Amino acid sequence: MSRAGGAGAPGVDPEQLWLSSARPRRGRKPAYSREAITAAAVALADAEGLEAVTMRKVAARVGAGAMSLYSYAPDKETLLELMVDHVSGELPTTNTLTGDWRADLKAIARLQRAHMLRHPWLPAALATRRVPGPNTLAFLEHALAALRPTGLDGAAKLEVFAQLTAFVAGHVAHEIARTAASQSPDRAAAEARYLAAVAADGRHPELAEALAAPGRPLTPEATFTRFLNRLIDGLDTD
Amino acid sequence: MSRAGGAGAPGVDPEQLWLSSARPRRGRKPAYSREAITAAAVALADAEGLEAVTMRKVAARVGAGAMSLYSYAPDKETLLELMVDHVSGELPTTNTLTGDWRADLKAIARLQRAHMLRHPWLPAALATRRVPGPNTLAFLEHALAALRPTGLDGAAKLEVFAQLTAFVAGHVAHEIARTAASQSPDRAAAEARYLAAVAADGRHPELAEALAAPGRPLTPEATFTRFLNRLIDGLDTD
DNA sequence: CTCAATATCCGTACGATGTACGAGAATAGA
DNA sequence: TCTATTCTCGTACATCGTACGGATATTGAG
Repeated sequence: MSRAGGAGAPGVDPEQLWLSSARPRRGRKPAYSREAITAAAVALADAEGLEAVTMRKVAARVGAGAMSLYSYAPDKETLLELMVDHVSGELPTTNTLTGDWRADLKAIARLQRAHMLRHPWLPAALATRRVPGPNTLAFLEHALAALRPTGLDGAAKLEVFAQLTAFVAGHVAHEIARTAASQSPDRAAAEARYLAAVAADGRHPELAEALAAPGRPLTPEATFTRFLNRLIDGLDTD
Repeated sequence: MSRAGGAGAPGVDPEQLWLSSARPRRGRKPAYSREAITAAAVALADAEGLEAVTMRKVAARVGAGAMSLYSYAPDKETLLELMVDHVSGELPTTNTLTGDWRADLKAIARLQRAHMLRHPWLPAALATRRVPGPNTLAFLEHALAALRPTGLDGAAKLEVFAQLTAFVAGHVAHEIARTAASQSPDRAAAEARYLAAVAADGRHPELAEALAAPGRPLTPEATFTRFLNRLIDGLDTD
């Protein structure tokens, strides 16, 4: 809990952060909790986006002074780690495996996508590497269990999961950006005019053709499914 | 060039940004150039990371006052767009297609990976949606040409390219994070001890096994190749 | 009970950031 | 020369993360 004993230069010692639990027996009792502060930060990010998560605003949400947060997390970066692990607690970790590892893996990816759409700040927060917290590790354990029938070795299983998560995050990030863009009609119209102008300049024949063709709408859901299936069906077990 | 005529609320009008070229015939001559400022920002990001790119530092690099930058880009967000498009100019756009679209697509992805490793801030900068500038569009045109033999319709070709780029960005982001983590021995050791402790708690048997198994080292290069091949070989042309 | 030790709470303050504002300087047509 | 236009950039402000340290609460020691 205390600020004393901070770790080295970059980031925070994961052992200090995730494995220390004993309440100090001396000193004032905490008025808040890491849980409550993290939840407030998550609620703020859900409602107003990641850039709205400032120490002052989070503190205001829990009714604390800004500097009080530093008794619960050594810095803002760490608060972000706490947030990521906090929402990872929403993911299921048991009793959902069928034994068909491809189907299980696809289900896991779908859950991750839904999860990230529910917390649109997650892809951005995952972009910088983080030390997995307990909830993240529980989910990882679940994913590794799903991969057990593949017979892949440990490192390969971890790789598959990392790549799958990166793929989902990348997809959802694009999906969110595209949705946001189309919600601003002026922006969307301006961009369409711009692209039309480029396509008309004669030096982008392929682009012109691609934009001109009608084609079916291509929902994000369908695109996600298609690429996910490609990725997973292509996985070998040797 | 002028600040006058700023666009709507979010982002910048792409037509204003990319399609206006005529120098105003009245008024003081510009002492710098958008090119030079963008190049300075890129150099700064390459050398010290994206978070080192501040208006003041970029301005200092070109020998200008901080506020002078606002004659060349309406805000910092736009400067980031300029940076992304600037480095996209390094990508080849002609005479590299063999007609074997799978091979061409793999080559394009490899170029993107090398490009992003050369500019490690790129994956993060691409995470938020941007309007493609001329260099980006030239590269897109190249990728669409590579996809021509597939016979896919326009929207599908654009989707494939977007997904491929997202995949590469996700992979490289992880690759960079992993490299950075292993460059700080204290951090790496602390994380290893933490994971070992978790694996030893009995509630993470799959993780324990995955960490215990030796397995070959798995270079990022090899992992990238493997997943890239899966993704592209799985693409259908119908 | 008293008191020292310890931990939390948080007001104040500092440096850094993005950028609004506007005064001054430079340029080109009238 | 005058005036309209454009670029330059010092100053200023709101906001950010967070260092510092005094006030406050809690507990074990004497």
